[in-house]
Amino acid sequence: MLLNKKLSFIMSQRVKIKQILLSDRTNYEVTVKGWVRTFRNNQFIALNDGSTNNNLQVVVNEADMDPALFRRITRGAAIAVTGEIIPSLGKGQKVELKTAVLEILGDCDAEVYPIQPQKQSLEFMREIAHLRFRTNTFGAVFRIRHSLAFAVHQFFNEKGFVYLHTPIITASDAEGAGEMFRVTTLDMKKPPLNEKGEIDYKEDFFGRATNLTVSGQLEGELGAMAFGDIYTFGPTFRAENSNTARHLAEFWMIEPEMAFYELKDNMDLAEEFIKYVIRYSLEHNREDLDFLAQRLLDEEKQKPQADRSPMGLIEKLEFVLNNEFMRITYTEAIDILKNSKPNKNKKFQFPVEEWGTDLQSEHERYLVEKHFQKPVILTDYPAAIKSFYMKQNEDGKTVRAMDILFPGIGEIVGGSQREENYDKLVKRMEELQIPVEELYWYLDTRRFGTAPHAGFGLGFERLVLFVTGMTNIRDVIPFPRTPKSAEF
RNA sequence: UCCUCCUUAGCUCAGUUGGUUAGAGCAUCUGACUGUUAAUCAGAGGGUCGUUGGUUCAAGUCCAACAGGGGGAGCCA
Repeated sequence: MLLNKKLSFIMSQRVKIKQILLSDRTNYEVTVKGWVRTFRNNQFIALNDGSTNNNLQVVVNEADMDPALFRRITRGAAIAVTGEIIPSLGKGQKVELKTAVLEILGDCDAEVYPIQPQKQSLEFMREIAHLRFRTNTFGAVFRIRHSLAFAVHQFFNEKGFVYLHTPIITASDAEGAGEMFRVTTLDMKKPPLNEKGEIDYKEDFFGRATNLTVSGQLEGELGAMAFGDIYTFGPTFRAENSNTARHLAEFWMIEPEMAFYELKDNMDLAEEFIKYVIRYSLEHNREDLDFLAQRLLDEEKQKPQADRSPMGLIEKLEFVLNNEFMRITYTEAIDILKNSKPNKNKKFQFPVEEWGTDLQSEHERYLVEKHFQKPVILTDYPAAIKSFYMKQNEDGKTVRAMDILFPGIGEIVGGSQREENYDKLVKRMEELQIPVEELYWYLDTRRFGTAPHAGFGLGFERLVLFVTGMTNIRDVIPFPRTPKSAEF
């Protein structure tokens, strides 16, 4: 495997390509390991090791090499190269690696390797999700996803929040947040039955029916009533038959819960939080963001002028940072929509007529993308269209809910101040036929030292969508789970 | 789940009013070149036109069902 006799090079430290490209240093020996992106002119290897979207140009001299080894330098192959970093003799890069020793770590049959140096569709990439990390686009997306996740923890840590791990498997199916996935070890062919002929979950692993969590909020509230401020950040499961570019059956959600917070504090925190993580990404993922911005720009060129977005990706992120989110109540939103041009001209599929109905996607989009042209926080929704745990307003009609709506994404945050009054909460649960006895542990927070508190849930993938400028949520989670699809 | 569109080579796509042997670019292979930047040049191989059934003298092209995928809607984060 050795190219020549300079054995001392073998001992060189492996260095990540990002580090080499960041530095102006030259004339030193390194070992790099990565995957061949392209091999040009039988001479130039574009090597990528995942540390950055940029490739290191590795220069090989065919004459110096064993022909059998040379032929194994193919697109996709894993290689280790030792040599000297020198100022590049060609244009297009500052430095390059002059090969002394090259080793094939893993061959790649280029004939069947599906990733090619040309434009390939995102739909096709989803079918090869196990390999798509090796492309520029997905490399950028998932490095940004990592940064955002890190920034989430850093933000809450700086604020003194406790990261609370709420359970993945839950026994309550009373949260009303959607269809749940059943968790069981019972024999599906012949499950044990009780006297009534129903499946006897007493025989099941936990001695009761259990499901995958749809939200950590209720448990989160228990933590908030001890630590003051907590957050969760974990997987969440919804068995809804949702087939959209914004829904997943398995997704990651961030749910802070704060004691002694009222609705306004809740909104302030959510806005500060979103801006913090976006700023973090702008500061730490500039190369990847620039790549995605360029990609988006190229894509926009295919579209007719009218459909093109007025802002580039970076501009859009900076715009969000530099402007306050618009805060209006549901009632104000209805007024705006009622008097809006599309409503008067009957352009809405669902005309806005009366107070009390839920807003449709087209209405939310109008408010965010046309009327205000910035993120909007909608508050004080009718109680009838919101969850049982939200704090009831004095008007007897509305609750202290808040949803944050983002352009192109829709609802990115849903939250509320919680009803801390035991009697009001129980009354509301009874009205909605939520089993009060089953949730005794939740109600105990209202019996023992209850306090005003609030919180929200932020869909992590929707945040990643916004920051990366991608448009399908399946492209911002490594292995998407959607109805009829759980490959890899 | 509903509406709508799509499915042709490994990938990205052409394929006319149904009519001989289904095309291109890239990728792959062979050769050339050797400071290239999605390298270039020459040549070669590569297709059950998503599946099944139907209409027709004749179907990639028309019809139906099914499968997979895209976009939109609902549910929501």
